[in-house]
Order: sequence, then structure tokens, then C-alpha cells
Amino acid sequence: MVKKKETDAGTEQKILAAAKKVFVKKGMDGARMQDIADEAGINKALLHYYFRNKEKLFEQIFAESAGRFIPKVKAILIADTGFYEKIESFCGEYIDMVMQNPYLPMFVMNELQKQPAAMIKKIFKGSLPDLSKFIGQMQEEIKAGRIKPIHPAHLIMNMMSMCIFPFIGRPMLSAVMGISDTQFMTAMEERKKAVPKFIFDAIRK
Amino acid sequence: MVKKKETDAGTEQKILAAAKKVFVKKGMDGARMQDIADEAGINKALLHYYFRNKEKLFEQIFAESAGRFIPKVKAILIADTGFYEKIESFCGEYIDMVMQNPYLPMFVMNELQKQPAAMIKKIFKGSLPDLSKFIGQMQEEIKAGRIKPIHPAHLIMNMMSMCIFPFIGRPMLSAVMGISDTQFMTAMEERKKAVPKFIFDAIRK
DNA sequence: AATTTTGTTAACCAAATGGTTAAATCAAAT
DNA sequence: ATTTGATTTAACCATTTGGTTAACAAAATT
Repeated sequence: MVKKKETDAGTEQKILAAAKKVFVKKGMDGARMQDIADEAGINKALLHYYFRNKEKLFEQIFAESAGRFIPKVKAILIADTGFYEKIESFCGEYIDMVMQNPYLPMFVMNELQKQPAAMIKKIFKGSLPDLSKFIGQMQEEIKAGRIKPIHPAHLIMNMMSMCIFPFIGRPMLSAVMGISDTQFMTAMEERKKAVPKFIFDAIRK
Repeated sequence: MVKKKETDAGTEQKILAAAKKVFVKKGMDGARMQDIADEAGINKALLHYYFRNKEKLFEQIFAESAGRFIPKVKAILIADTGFYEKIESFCGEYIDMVMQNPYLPMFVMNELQKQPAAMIKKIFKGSLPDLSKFIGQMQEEIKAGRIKPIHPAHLIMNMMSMCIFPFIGRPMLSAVMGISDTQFMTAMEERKKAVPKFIFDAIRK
């Protein structure tokens, strides 16, 4: 069984790419099935032939998008590296990933907030990172007197905030500080090193 | 001219309160005029009697919501207080304000991102805070050798990120760190002091 | 009290939108 | 060459939704 009539790229893949583009930009409520079909260069009926309905299609896109957020956290925090390396690689890799998908954080966070708490648990089910190792390493550093006593929750919040928020607050930040798109991206590139440095400076004793 | 037929609360105010509730929760695209009417306990036609259309109503709500973000920044940064006091009061007051409107940041940032760049400039027109004084104070501290040399843009981004992001990433953060709603609010209360402390520790020489 | 103005509603309308149907293509199998 | 089964499309349908109309009710004005 060779590939059927499907065009080169594969209709299903074209649809997924188009859907991702439209959903990420407009959100579940703002997205139109017709727009997705147009973007994919196909008929609207064909869209429903491949994906039963809007919700099913959305779920697929959302799961894939949300999935990008957690596994990376998990891998980094569980890795067999030191406390400081973990912070460094988390910031570097996270900011890097988000730079390649600047609208993903807003999309995921926004849709996540619309879901009921129960659904959220289901979404993260299994993919939740085990923080205990990271927290353990942190408490070791505290006990050894190398870093100040700070609640792990706050440190993690601070780290994620500084990595992700600039992309969510981009329009406001750009307006407030009067910076262009290229200046923004340059600043983000800097932050891959600047954020971990800021954190180390804050916690080092 | 006494008040007309309007019920005690004033129909217009009831509408605005209802609209804010629905828009902030569902966003422009997800909000339904019927839902707003129901929430306000009035007929849908009456909604259009007070506000010509959905867009006009949305603009009013959005302007009021977005307006809460900037003026406070402005007032604090321009105030005749010291560099450190400004950071303290910014974090304290900002987190306080957001705690009272936990869904406001997501709403404003999300709608802002959908607007074209030109519209954003118009929105912030005039209300843009003058950062020069704050930056000047900061550079003085740097020159005096009391804080490390750090780009003001990064400091401001870090400060705003740590104050605002937890409310935007709340579902994710709550899931990742397994905390309840009350635990979350307790943590936010702590952050009013913890964030400025974190910042001072990071920049102090 | 009569009249005009303002506030409120039920019923209605047109456009948009998610989804379906039935026919048409096309590639593979017979 | 014919048949078969999957793919694709144009046309259509039902519901939702923003918005309007016309009539009614309550104040305000005369």
C-alpha cells in the first residue's frame, strides 16, 4: 500500500501545520475551520474527513503544544547534573525553545486557564516532573551554606517567570520600553545567560 | 433630573460589571452578548441600547482593564522616592492589585497580543511611563558601586515577570508544584516581600 | 392629565459557522 | 478494462450569534 492520492506533504500533515498556525494565533474560540482549511489549501469538508470536529483537532494541537512545556522541564530537573547546571540548562534551553515558538506560551497558558482544574490534572498526568531531586539538591546547597535559604517554590516560579513571561508580555514590554522586534529578540538571546546569572547572584551567599 | 427607571445599581454599571466578568473570563472571541445580558439580568436588546455593539463594549472593558496596568507603573517609577523603595512598592502594589484581579493579566496580555502593533501604540499613548528617572537612579547606584552593572531592560523585565507571571502560569505552576488554591494565594502574599528581596540580593554588590 | 422622552422587552433577522451529504476523482486491485 | 475503496469537492443544512424592530412600560415634562 503506497501513499494514495495525498499531495506530497501529506494532507494530514498539511492540516496539522495549518491548524497549529491558526489555533496558536487565534486561540480555540477565535479560530475558524474555514481559515484552517484555506491555510492548508483544502476543502472544509476534507478537514472533517481527517478530523471529526473542531474540538478533536484542537485537542491534538493543544496536546502537542502543551507537551513541549513539560517534558523539557522534566528531563532537565531529573537529569544527573548539578544544581547550578540544571538552572543554566533550563534557562538556556527553555528560552531557546520559546524563541522558536514565540506565541506558544501565550496560547498554552491561555487555553490552560480556560480548562477546569480536573482537566488540567489529566493533561499533565504522567508528564509531571519530579521536583524532589532538584529540591533535594537545592536543600543540600542551603545546608552547606553555599546559597541562601529560599523556598524552592519561589525559586522555581522566579526562574520560569523570567524565562517565559517576556514572550507573553511582549507587546506591553515592547511598548513600555520602546523596543523594536529585533531588539527584543536580541534581548532574549542575552537572557539565556543573564537570567541564570541573575538567579545565581540572588541566591549565592 | 433624578435617576430614571434604572434599578438601584444602575443598569449601565450592572452591564459593565457583567461584561467585565464575562470578557475577562472568556476573552473577546469566547464572550457571548447573551451571556453578558444574562449575567446583568437584562434583555439582550437593552445591552445594545446602552452599548452599540460588542466591539464598543469590549473596548470600554479592555481600556479600563489595560489602564490598570500602566498608570500604576507610571506613578511608582516617577515618584520622588529612592531606587530601592521604587522596586519595593512596585512589587508590593502590583502583586496586591493582581491578587485582587487574578485573571486580569491573562486577559489583557492575550488581547494585547491579538492587536496589531499600531493599535498597541495607540492604547498606551500618553500613559507610557517615563523610565528615564528610574533608569537614571539605577545608573547612579551602579556608578556609586552599590549595585552590579545590569541592563535596566533586563531588570525591569525580571521584576515585571516575577510579579505577573505566576498569575498567568497559575494552572501550570499549580500542577507542576502540586499546590492548592489557598497555598497559591499564600505564596503570592509572600512574594510581595520575597520578590524585591530576590532582586536586591541579585543586584547588590 | 396629557404628552413626550427614556428605558425595557419579546420577537425577529441576516450573517457566520461547524458540520453533513452526495457526487466526483483518483489510485490500486481484480 | 473494470471494479473497489479511499480521497476530495461543491452544495447544502442547522445552529449560533450579533444585531434590529416594534411595541410596551415607566418617568419626566408640559
